[in-house]
Amino acid sequence: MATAMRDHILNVASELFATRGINATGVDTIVSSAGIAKMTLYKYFKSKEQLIVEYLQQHDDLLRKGLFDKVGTEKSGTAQLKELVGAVMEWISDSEFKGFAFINASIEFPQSENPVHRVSLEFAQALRSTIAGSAKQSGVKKPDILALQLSLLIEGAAMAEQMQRGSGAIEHAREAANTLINAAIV
Amino acid sequence: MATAMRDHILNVASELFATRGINATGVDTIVSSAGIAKMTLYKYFKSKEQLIVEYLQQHDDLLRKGLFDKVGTEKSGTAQLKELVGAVMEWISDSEFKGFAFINASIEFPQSENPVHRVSLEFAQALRSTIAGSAKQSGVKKPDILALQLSLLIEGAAMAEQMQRGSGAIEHAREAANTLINAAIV
DNA sequence: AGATATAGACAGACCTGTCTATATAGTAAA
DNA sequence: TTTACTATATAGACAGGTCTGTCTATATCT
Repeated sequence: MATAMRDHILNVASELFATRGINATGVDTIVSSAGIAKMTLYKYFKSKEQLIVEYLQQHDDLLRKGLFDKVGTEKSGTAQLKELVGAVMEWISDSEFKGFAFINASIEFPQSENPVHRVSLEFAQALRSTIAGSAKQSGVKKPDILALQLSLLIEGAAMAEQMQRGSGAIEHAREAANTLINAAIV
Repeated sequence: MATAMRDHILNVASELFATRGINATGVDTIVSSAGIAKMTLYKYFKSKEQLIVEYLQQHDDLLRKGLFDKVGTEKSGTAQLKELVGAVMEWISDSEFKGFAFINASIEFPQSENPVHRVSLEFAQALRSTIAGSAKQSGVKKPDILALQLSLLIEGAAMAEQMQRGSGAIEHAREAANTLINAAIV
C-alpha cells in the first residue's frame, strides 16, 4: 500500500533524526537505511524540509498519545495535573527517549523565520497549552504561570536526561513540580 | 600581537556559532567574516573542532565572570543562592543571549562519545556544581538535589527564551526558583 | 499494459583541510 | 638612512568528500 511505504520512510527518517541529529542525517543515509531508492523518497516527500516537519508532527502525535493514555480525566483538584507531569516524566525516562524533537529542531534551526523553527515553536507551545488546560481544571491560583513553570522543569529535565542518561533529573524534577503545584493552590 | 589575532578569530567564530549554529557555520564563513586568510585560522587552531571547544570554554568564562561580578559572597542563609539564580536569569535576559553554548553544542553533537558533546557536558556540570556550592552554604536540607532542580529551571528558561524572545519565562522561572528554595529550608 | 520501485549517474553547491606563491610588516646590520 | 632578513598574513587553487534534488533507464508486480 502507498501509505505503508510513506510511513516506513518517515519512521526510518525519524529514528535517524532523533539519534544522529537532523542536519547530520543526509537524505542518502535515510534512503539506504530504509532500503529504498532516492526517487521513492522524493515521490512521497517533496523535500527534506517537509520530512522534518512531518517528523515533528509525528513526535507530537506520539507524545500526546502517550500522555492521554495514562492520564485520567475525572480526577479532582491537582491530582490530574500531577498525573500529567508524571506521565511526561515517564515518557522522558523511556530508554528510547532521545530528547524532545521540537527542542532539538529549534536549536538546529535557530533562525526564527525558518519554517522548521516556527513549527518547532508551535509544538512547544502546544505542550504548554495542554499543561495549562490541566492546570486550569485543577483550580490553582495562576494556571498559565504554573503551566509555564512546569514546562520549564519538564524541558530542563528532558535536556538533562538527553545530555546524560540516568542523570537523576527526572525524579527530582517531578518532586519540584509537585512543590510548585502545592504552592500554587488557592 | 599574536594573541590579538587569535582572539579576533575566536570572537568572530563564537558570534557565528551562537547565531547560526555550529554545524551551519563553515570555516569559509568564519574566515571571510573575520577578514582573514584561511591559513591564518589554521595556524592558530588546528581544526574546527578545537575552535568549537575553545568557543565553549570562552562561553563558560564569560558566564562565570558575569555571575561572580554580581553575586556577593558574604550574604547569609539563602540570600546568596537567590542572588545567584537571579544573576543567571539576568544573563539570560540580555538581548545578546543566544542560548547556553553547552546546551546547543550537546544537541548539535548528540553522540556521547563525541569530544564536543563531552566538553559540553562538563560545562553543564560545572554550572550545576557552582549552584550546588552556593546551595551548600545556604544551609538548605538537600543542597545537591535543590541545585539540580534549580539548574533544570535555569536551562528550561534559557531554552524558552532562545526559542522565543520575551516569552516571560525568565521572571516566572525566578519565582519558581524562590519557591523551591524556600521549600528546601530546614 | 500500467503503475511503482529500483540502481546509479549527475549537477551544482558546500564542507574541511592543505598547498603554493605573493605581499607586507618589523627588525637588525651596514 | 638604507639595505637585508625574517616572520606573518595574504589570495586562491586544490583534493576528496558530502550535501540536496533531478534525471534516465531498468526491473518488478498486479
